[in-house]
Order: sequence, then C-alpha cells, then structure tokens
Amino acid sequence: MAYWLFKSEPDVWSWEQQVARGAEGEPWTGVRNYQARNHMRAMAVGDLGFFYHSNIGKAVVGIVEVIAPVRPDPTTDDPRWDCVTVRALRPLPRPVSLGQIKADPRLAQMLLVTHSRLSVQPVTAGEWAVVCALGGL
DNA sequence: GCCAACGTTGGC
DNA sequence: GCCAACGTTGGC
Repeated sequence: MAYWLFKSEPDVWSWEQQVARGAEGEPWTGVRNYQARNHMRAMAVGDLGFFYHSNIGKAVVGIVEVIAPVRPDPTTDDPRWDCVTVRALRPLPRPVSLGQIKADPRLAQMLLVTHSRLSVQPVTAGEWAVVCALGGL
C-alpha cells in the first residue's frame, strides 16, 4: 500500500465537505497537472492519503482512503485528465501545520516542502508515520 | 495583496 | 524543439 498527499484549498473543497460525503467519497477532480495526474494513475484502491488545506489553514487535517481507481475526470472533455475517488477516514486529532512540517528535520525531504506547488504527491512510509505521530495518531 | 516559482501554451 | 509570454499556485 502506498501513501499520498492531496492538497485542497478549503474554500473550494474542505475537509469538512469531504467528511460530509461519508463513505460514498468524492472524485478528486480538477487536477490539470501531469505530475499530479500521474500520481493518481499510480494509486491503488486502499491507498491512504493526507488531506492538506492549502492557502487557508496550511495544515494536514485528515486522512483519506482511495476507494475507486483512476478514471477520466468528468469535469472536462479533455481526455488527458483523470481522477480517483477518495473518502474521509479520520481527522488528525491535532492538525499538523506546514510550519511544523518545515521545522521537523525528519520531514525536510517531503515534497510539500521541496515541491510546494505539486497538488497530488507521494509520501514515504517514514514521513507518513512522523506526520501521524505529530497529529496525535 | 504581492511575488517567486514553475508549468503550460503557442509562435517561430 | 526552443523559448518567451502568460497563467496559476501557494506561501508569506
């Protein structure tokens, strides 16, 4: 199983909205970047991901699970773009801020730090464990 | 609100 | 295939 990080601006799509979708989940649409798309193509059902609030909040706030494999993004006719479906699994008891992540030497290689604009990114097992611990899991 | 980083587009 | 122009992202 692999680990990922999904970025969303909370005034566009927030963790609260994701939670409200429940077990049905929500397609992760709107990705228009090849690298991010390729990461979604590499996902498998059952993979886990962090839900990160960008711009407002700037923190990892929860954990989602990939529940449907990659398919064409229904929000565009452009065949280049795909989406997966994710459902909220659990919130982090304590959201982990970007500041905390940047301050932790164990997380210095996180793509969130080194490639801050990438909206869907892989997370290593080590990084996953550290962020979960910081978040109170 | 600003601006740096960087990805995409399109002319040549 | 190069590269300038342009648009977007996202931290501050």
